[in-house]
Amino acid sequence: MTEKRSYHHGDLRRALLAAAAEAIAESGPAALSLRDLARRAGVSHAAPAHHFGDKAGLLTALAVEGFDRLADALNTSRERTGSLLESGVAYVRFATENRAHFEVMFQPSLFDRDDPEVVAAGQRAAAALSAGVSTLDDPPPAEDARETELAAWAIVHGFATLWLAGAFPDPLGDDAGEAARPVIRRLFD
Amino acid sequence: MTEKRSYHHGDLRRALLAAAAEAIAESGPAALSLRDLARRAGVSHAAPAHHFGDKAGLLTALAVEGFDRLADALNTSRERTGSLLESGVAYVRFATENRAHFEVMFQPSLFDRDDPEVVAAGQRAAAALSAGVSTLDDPPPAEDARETELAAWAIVHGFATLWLAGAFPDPLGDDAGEAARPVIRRLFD
DNA sequence: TGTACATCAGTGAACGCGCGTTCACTGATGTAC
DNA sequence: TGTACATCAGTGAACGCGCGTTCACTGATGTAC
Repeated sequence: MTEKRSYHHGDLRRALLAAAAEAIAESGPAALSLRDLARRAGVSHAAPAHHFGDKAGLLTALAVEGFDRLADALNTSRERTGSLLESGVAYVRFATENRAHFEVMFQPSLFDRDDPEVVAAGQRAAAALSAGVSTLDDPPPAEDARETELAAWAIVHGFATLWLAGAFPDPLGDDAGEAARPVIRRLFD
Repeated sequence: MTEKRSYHHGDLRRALLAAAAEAIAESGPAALSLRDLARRAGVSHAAPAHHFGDKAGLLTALAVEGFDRLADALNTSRERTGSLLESGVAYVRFATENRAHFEVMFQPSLFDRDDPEVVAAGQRAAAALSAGVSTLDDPPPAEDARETELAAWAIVHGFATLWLAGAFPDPLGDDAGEAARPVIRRLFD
């Protein structure tokens, strides 16, 4: 990591986002400071403002990245397995492997939820979720599809949140996705 | 509210906890400052330290209060209805009606999770949750009880969290508990 | 190929702010005799 | 009933800290001619 740094960083925007994810994973989104990010990225404390304006701007960018990644994870899982159960496992896995993004995405007071990019990425993720329900062997009648969808979303979101909070008693193993599978399966029996 | 204030507040501890719940509901637990609480309670900025030491001490007390209330809500619901579904509704209702407590309880980095009172209150709440599963008409065999319990916990916790985050598209109504009932029911069909 | 100029990314000093913490203090309350 | 004293709750001034924001600046890069 002793690579030569010219006056221009070259990829400061990306570096700041990565530093932000790291800092948030350590101390939560609210403790984030632009000065700390500048320090982590090795630039002057005023540099982040050039790219993001303020903290909300930075977290907005992080939320966009998060919704994009979630949509990708859900779509990939569905295409590969055609199983809503496995999409649920992918959701839990996304949350634990992208903890910082996940925390920001579901605390909309932290960022600008009306930002066009956020709206678009959020819709992609929501569509990926809905698409999963139609893959059920025994798809619910149209008027129940919504509740089935909410139930599926709630159970995986709840599992992920409780896991991240450390709320489960110890011996559930290291892999949140695997631990979630038998639990999610309860919903589809 | 123009009641005469003597030099001694009289019930400052309780007043500070109430002010904390209010402030957290407005801006989240991380933005909480002891000086702000003192202002809200109408005392000098150094007064809160007398009762709680520091912010973690205050949030520990809030977590204890939260777990106690949750255990009470779950037990009351079970005694009255004998229905796990209704206990789930009570869980969601607790979360939305005690938003600040709920947020703190499931962010254990904010308080001292080894505090004896926290441990005791947390165990009361966990026991109330477990007891609910045994009320099912068709209780699962012992080796599956755990997964059923986790599934029930996850679905109500997830629903509550998503509701509080404002993640659901608009038209789910005003009452989180009522909105949750048909969704939770999916788990028990 | 060379020069001039515009644009952009990042710098560093300065500022004001709210915070937590400390500490000597003061007013109120309770208890011993 | 009265006095003395201990204890406790809350005060207010002082401090140092990290933060966000502003602003004139400088180094690097790209483009026009």
